[in-house]
Amino acid sequence: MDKKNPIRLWLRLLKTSRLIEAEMRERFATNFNTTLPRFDVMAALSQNPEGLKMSQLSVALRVSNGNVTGIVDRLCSEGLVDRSSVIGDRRILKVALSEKGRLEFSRQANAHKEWINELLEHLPENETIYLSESLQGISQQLLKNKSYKQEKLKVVKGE
Amino acid sequence: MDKKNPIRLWLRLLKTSRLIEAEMRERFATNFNTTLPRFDVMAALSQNPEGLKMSQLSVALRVSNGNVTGIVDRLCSEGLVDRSSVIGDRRILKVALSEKGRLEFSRQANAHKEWINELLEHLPENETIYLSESLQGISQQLLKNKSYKQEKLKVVKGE
DNA sequence: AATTAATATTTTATACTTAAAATATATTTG
DNA sequence: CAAATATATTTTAAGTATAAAATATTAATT
Repeated sequence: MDKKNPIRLWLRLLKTSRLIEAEMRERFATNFNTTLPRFDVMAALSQNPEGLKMSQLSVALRVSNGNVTGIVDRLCSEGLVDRSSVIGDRRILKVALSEKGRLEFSRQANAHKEWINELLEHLPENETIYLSESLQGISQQLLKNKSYKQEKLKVVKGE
Repeated sequence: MDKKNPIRLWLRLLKTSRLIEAEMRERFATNFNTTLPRFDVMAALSQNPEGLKMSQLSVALRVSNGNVTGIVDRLCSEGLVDRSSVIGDRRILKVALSEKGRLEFSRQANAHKEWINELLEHLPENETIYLSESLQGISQQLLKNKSYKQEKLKVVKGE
């Protein structure tokens, strides 16, 4: 017996998300002269007005530490975010949206929402909701297995 | 009325596919010392034993021309694929899996399939199938809109 | 207090990604 | 046939991504 359903699901999942991602990348570039990763960073900062540490940012976005450094560098040089040091611990850098960044992000976020609505407008609402919940279940399961593995690893290493 | 369903679907789609992608990337790296893009190129070549032109590869994988060049460069230097020129048109380069590449790809493809089955084994079969077909519908709709736009563009430009 | 260990961030090396420019070859056209 | 146009591929520049090494700072231990 050859199980082909999961692999087919995975390939279509990947295809669909890449198609949408490519469309978003193109629109962000032409309309706002920005990129998806920059938008993601600004979105995370928008949800945390008091600012985030670099390490919190990389955990929130699930990208590497070094990656965040470069993206924040560029956002910073355009005055969209501010870096500030924390009194009491000179290792930490806190990053937050600037006033200019808040304004710019709100324009981008509105456009982003409209673009997604446009791309998915043909989907019946019940299908949208079902898909959404099903995918939520999958990603939670994936995260659960991941953290389980990491726990097991810690036990083996005796931490 | 605020339409939040499509955006929520998109965010979960992106999250899920990134989680699976990250897991695959990690396993390809540790188990085969390779990457997902390299696997994708080899998969496309595996389905076309007679070889593909560089431009066909980039269309098949939906990535830029220049991107394929670099990936094929590395696969070539490891002896996994062969480049050959075509008689009659010296612009064209055809790329195909080498014998070594065919063997290596078959090992990787088997592992890949098992990994995906493992990650998605908790999903009931009917849900897997429903998701799969629903995503297929979405991506076909996206592609239809895309090609419609390009046609319209050609008409405007008078081609 | 000095050494060691832990934490926070950046830097480095390598690879992937795009768009756009450059190169090479082939085809069409005046 | 020569010039313009089209096609196939590579190169370039800039950004994104990772893991791993390096740096800086703080906390814990001896």
